[in-house]
Amino acid sequence: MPGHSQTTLKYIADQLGISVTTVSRTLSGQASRYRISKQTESAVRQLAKEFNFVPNHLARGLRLKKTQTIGLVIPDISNPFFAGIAHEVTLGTRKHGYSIILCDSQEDTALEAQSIALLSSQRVEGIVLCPVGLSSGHLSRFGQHSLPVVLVDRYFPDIPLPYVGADNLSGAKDATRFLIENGHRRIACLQGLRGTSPNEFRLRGYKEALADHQLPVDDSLIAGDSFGEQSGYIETKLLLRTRKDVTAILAFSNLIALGALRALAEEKLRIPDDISIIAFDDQPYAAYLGTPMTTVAQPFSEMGEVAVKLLFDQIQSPQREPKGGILLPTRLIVRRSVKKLQ
Amino acid sequence: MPGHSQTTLKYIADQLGISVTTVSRTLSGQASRYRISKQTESAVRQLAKEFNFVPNHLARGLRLKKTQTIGLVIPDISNPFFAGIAHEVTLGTRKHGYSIILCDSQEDTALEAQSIALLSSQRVEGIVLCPVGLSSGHLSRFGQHSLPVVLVDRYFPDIPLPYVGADNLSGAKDATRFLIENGHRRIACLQGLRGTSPNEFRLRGYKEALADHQLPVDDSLIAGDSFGEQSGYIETKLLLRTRKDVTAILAFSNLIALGALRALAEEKLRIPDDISIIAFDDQPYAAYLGTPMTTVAQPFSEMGEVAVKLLFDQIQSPQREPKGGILLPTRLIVRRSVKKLQ
DNA sequence: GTGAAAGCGCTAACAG
DNA sequence: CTGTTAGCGCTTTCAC
Repeated sequence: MPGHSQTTLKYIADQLGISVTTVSRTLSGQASRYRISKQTESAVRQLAKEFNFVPNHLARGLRLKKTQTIGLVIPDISNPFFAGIAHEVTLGTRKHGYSIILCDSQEDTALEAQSIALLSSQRVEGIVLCPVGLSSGHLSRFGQHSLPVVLVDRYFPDIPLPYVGADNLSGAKDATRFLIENGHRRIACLQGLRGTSPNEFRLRGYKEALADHQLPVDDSLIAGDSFGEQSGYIETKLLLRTRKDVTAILAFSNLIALGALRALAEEKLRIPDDISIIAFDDQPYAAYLGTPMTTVAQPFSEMGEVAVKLLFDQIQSPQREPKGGILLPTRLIVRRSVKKLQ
Repeated sequence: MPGHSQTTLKYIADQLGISVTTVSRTLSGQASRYRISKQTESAVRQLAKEFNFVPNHLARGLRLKKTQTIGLVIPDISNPFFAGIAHEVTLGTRKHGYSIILCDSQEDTALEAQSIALLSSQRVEGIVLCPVGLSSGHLSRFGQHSLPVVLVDRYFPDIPLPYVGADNLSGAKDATRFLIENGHRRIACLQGLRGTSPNEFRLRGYKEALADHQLPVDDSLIAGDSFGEQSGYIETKLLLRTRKDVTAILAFSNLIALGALRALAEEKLRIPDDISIIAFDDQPYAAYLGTPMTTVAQPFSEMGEVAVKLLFDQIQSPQREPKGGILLPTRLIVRRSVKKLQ
């Protein structure tokens, strides 16, 4: 039972006194095509099984210039939103018979660039990239006849690459409108990482909804600069000091909302009696929070699915012009975290 | 700017009219060792940068018999517990300069076996495996002088492989004791996948705590057979019909607890007034649930960290006997989901 | 200071 | 029905 130093075609061939070619052909299912004798075939198969032969992917990839592997770059795999996408991408990819090399960029553009270089050196056939989203210089390499890529969640208007994400603009607009229709006027907006496309579109949706109802945009109600929990916590604390008059919060991520919840609890403010809140990203637990949370659900499974499709479209038909961006609709899930004001 | 079909050493060598050897030596930082002239060196470097040279990992791996890659096999990456482990493993691995090939086994032993074969063919240098845990036949290949592996979370008593997990026995015992000390006598136990080591140890902890207090084990209070949410929901529903007298629930995972929460809400049962609950796996949101949840926290970051250490110990010193199992302590986080009975 | 040659394990074109 | 040969891109031994 050979373990680490593995059996090779040559070894089997030598044992049987035949050529590697024949062994290769037999084991890659081309026995009938080359009319290899039943006798030879079964002998080869038996020996292969006996010695637990596993073809060397490296040698194969080197020869074929096909690795059957794609890369997946994610800012933070422990974030349930990205984990959901990763899950779907993993399943879809396996259906195509491909493997995944996973890189965690830790929301760091430099690490992201390094990850891409690494994947490129591994000769992956394509990359599903959830970019940090702040700069795009290192993405210019993904040109026309280059490594297939599809951007997920965040993208760059200046670089036209295949993309799938949620319709953040209308998602934020729907949520804000819902708050306004419930009588809210002073709505705080807890942003995520500024300059990233989801954040900017959500911000635009928020502002457009206000404008639609002839409400002014008050910059002192807009705070935050990260999708993380800490940011939600701190910004809520701060906000509560400076603007005691806010009646509602729109949080741009589930993590931000969790941070806000912590701050609100510390300040002994009740939801929705003292303050209303809507959060981006629906999660299983959202329904069982102290006050069940009204959320903007992003279709992350579908996003992962579409990402895989867009990527393999490119891998399988490299000549064809890759498709542009796809925006999937969000869904406002109304629970009890928004109070109807008189 | 060559994209998919990449620059090679030979290409650079030809451009400069020198040998591949020299280019290789320069680019792998051995210039001084071979006393390559400053002139040649800078010419090579410049051209490499200009043509965006990235060494071919496959060729390198084939030649060196080192791929600088490990495998990570996870039952479900969208489960926050496993996502947390994956996150830590990803970071630790990168620190060693290694990449990760991710496989999602979907809690399916056959897929797990297939994943391991795939990783083996990719010539990974080691595997971090969170096994499904029901059977271990396909793991026998990980013998003495074979592919390094470390089992995480679940393991097999009959196969002595390096392992890191939580001390599930005392975790469950602590939780059960806490319930008993708060006056609970009829404590339901919502199990996860039976036959897996975490489940069996938790069950044992539950039973031992009962025994310690001269309480009988009532089999009709033990239900469930999956770590998923559905199971928690259904079993709770069922339990509520047959055993109206239970005063507390011990859920063997965060997902099971979520399902139980759903069932309890439907039955209009309040926590902890009508029924108490403790769940395995602490999560950020646990503190903000309708009733903040008392949980048994598993140190998943530490588990990932230790897994990486145990694996690279083996990779770096293959001759040394690998370490056995490491059990990390759990922590009971008391919140408000347990009522003190008179 | 530099190069020629061999070989990692595999596949495919060509040859019988 | 089977084999010979060449080569994927890289590192390394040996040679000068």
